[in-house]
Amino acid sequence: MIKITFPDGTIREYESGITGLDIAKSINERLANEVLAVSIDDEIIDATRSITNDAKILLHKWESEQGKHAFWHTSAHIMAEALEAVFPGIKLGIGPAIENGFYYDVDMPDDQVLSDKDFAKIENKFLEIARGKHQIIRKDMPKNEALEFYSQKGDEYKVELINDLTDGTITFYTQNNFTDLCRGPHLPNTGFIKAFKVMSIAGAYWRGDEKRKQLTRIYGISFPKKKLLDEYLVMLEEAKKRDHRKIGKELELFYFSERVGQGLPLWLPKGAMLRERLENFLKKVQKEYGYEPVITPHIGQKDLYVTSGHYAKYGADSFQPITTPAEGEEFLLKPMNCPHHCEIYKHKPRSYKDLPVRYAEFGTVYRYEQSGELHGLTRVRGFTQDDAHIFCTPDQLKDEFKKVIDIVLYVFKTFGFEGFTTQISLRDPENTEKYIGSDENWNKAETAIIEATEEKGLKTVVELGEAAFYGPKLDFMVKDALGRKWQLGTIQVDYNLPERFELEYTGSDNQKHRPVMIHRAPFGSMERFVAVLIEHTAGKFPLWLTPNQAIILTISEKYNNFAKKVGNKLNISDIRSQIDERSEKIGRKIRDAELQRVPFMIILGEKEQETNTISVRKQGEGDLGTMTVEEFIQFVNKEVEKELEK
RNA sequence: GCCAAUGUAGCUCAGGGGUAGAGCACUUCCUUGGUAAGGAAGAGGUCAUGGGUUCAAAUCCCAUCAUUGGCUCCA
Repeated sequence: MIKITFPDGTIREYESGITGLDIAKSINERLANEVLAVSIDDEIIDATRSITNDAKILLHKWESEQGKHAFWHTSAHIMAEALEAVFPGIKLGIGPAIENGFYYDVDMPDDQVLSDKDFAKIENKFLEIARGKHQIIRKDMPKNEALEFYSQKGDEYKVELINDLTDGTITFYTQNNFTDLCRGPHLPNTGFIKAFKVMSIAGAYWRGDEKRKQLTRIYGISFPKKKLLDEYLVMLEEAKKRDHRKIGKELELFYFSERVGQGLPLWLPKGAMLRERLENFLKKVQKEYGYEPVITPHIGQKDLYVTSGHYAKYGADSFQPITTPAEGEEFLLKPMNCPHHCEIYKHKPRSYKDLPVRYAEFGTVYRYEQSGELHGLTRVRGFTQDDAHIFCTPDQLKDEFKKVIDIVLYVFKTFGFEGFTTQISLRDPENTEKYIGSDENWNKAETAIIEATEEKGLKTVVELGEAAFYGPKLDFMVKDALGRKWQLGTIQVDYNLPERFELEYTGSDNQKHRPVMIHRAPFGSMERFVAVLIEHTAGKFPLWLTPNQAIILTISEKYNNFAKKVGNKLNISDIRSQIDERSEKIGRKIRDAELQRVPFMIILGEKEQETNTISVRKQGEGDLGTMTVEEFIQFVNKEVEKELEK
């Protein structure tokens, strides 16, 4: 007999060799039908595997991450079987579960191409296999037998995978007519899967290596109930409604013109107003924190970037130099503001008493992004960073870093970004030649970041090998409506540019010293920040930020003059408003204003004119009743104040 | 850059080898109304661009450009 400990602490005794599934059955039959996998002493295994020792058990159902993982992993195998059936001769790569579903990378036979027209065939075959309720059987095989199996099958990708495995025995899982190399765990049988859909196809390089063959990646998702699939699809539709590209169009915020060029956003008046307000917001915060504005040109001599090291690192993959017609001098569109700011630092001798120096600029930079990577406002070729560079002594580094964290956190709080994650990017210790600068400086910088985040109580994920080539960094990431992660705020320590630009200050010892630099951008870029903000708010911007805070809707044209008077009063009090003077019915005007997401609608008719009041309606909520213009102005000002509270 | 799909009016989209369609938006006129679409008429497109096949191409084929979803990349 063995002792099994349940999560609630109860202990039960079972025969040795019992399976997780049987244990579930011993509790009740229904539970047994829902158990997808089990954890035994924190190791996740098939529910059908025998347990022979005393252990802690955790039963994974659909509701748990691990349960979903097993569910989707098994689904990937079934999809592979379906693909083999629909496309004989197909070769399989890998097929893991992912955050939302799973994918399988395959090499299509001969010159066959997989397209969305094949989705239905794959789905039907998949469901046929699933409905067969085939047992899923685990089997160990010695490495040489495994190699033999796949060599015979002609699947060179699997052969390569097995060759890279260090274990002597390889595990396989079989269901119906399909066997796949896999560590597991898997569901007891295929019948758990009731709904399946192929989501999309994409090219994917074998093992993520650009130089190797591109396989076809098929993304799919599956569920234990048809209803869950329907709900998932509805959710995707809802997410699409928040897409910043769609809302940007609807609200006339920005636009891309083919003639201007891809990845080069044009800000329309309303978008420009919004952006201007964002900039002013940050300028005000930065002023409090002792930043000084600077302005630098959009191009600089190529030599500037040779000095900074950017040219050697990125020159070939960037917009190429522009040259002067007579002398042939080469200039680069600036991909970063920092070299310019370094030159500003250098324009006069510095004393330790001057530090820290904090130069801020909304600097527009241009980077050649690969065409396939461009995406709305989140990934563009010309964008404006809310950039600043802090030059300080090594002793000041940690404090300065912490102050920057404060700014980023204030910004995020103001915009209601709660679901952000923070990542510390450090060097890849195995591959140090990718980075410029000495080991000693890198270690100092990495320590400063880690300590500053700890002291600020940030929960961070540390990623090795994700650092910029010039220094480690702390990034703040936010997810967009479709679940894609984007980096917004960034704080980067740099010991290298001061070295390359020979930046100096005179210390109290009257000796020359090298300052440390911090690059930072709380928004990241205006473009990306606005994009994420649109998706976060679904276009319903905070009152202080939104292009029009109020729109005045007249019941009929007779009240247009009264409307102008009200509009003037709002204008004098810096409340941004517009008048809808069209000869439309009030219902229509309200509808249009609602769709434009104008926070307040002011309705003016006979009643209001006679009593010199206004009727206020709130977007998304409805009628707030009557008040005087003065009351409304006060109300709006109070709301704005609340929003900007620290 | 690579793989796949898409490109028809300002927007959303239907159609499809034989003279280009809808709804919304726009213009004009009627209507002057009370909290999410009042009515009528009109105007608007070399069907992304360039080649090819064909008596005939928006439609079929090829290339290019752009967009979308991924991959790789991301100072």
